[in-house]
Amino acid sequence: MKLATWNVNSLKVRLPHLLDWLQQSQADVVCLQETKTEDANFPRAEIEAAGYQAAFAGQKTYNGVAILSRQPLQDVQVGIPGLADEQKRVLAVTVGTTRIIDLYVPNGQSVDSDKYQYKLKWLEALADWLKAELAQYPELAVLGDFNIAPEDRDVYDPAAWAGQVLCSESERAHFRALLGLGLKDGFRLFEQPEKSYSWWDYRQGAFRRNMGLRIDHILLSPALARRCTACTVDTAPRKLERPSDHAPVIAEIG
DNA sequence: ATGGCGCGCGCAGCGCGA
Repeated sequence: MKLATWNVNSLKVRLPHLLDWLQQSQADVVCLQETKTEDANFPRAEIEAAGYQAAFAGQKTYNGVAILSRQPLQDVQVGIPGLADEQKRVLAVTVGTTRIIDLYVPNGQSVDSDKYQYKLKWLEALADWLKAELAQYPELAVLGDFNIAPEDRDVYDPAAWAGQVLCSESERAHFRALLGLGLKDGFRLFEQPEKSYSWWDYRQGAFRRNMGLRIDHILLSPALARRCTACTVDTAPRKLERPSDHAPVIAEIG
């Protein structure tokens, strides 16, 4: 089973890339973020024609998450229980015996911003919820745009980014707290090339110069981590015309 | 030097992302 996450930065604009990539990757479950598409406009027919069922929670202009699956989706849940949040950032479904959670963690803008405080509160609520989810679902996968580079090796220029949003100690502590629940960072289960990233700024030729951050992650419960045979970033879509600024991350579960 | 790019919205130029 192949599980993937991809921040598409507008599903409408990226739909041709997504359809090509579904065909190429043969992913079984794909978590999307920043669909920026209201549910009434979700491209259900195109997704179904590609062989996928979809669950989605979108809004106009900002945010929006969707989960595509070749197998039937069940028990769809939107948002973090108990967290009042109008922003569509969380979607959970069950596929077979696996619980899939799709996250678009708040960006935070900058460490002195109100949005950063919202991000930290949000991450606190997330950890509480995931603890309960782990107790309920031994086969749990949490995929998405975490907007956190967990370690310096996930940053092209750690000195320049030190203490900045996406790399701050508080954000990293929240990420480590998720690992503390027993979740494994799928990417780090394996030896990886140095300077592996999942996001590159559109400006300054950042992708060409590999000035990136690894902020898109696949976290796996112990039972799934044991069965995980690979986890990679697929940079091919980032090389296309009019790409998303994020690349897909994909994990294979045996 | 606070910008560079790309998106949505909506028809000019701004807010936002990371």
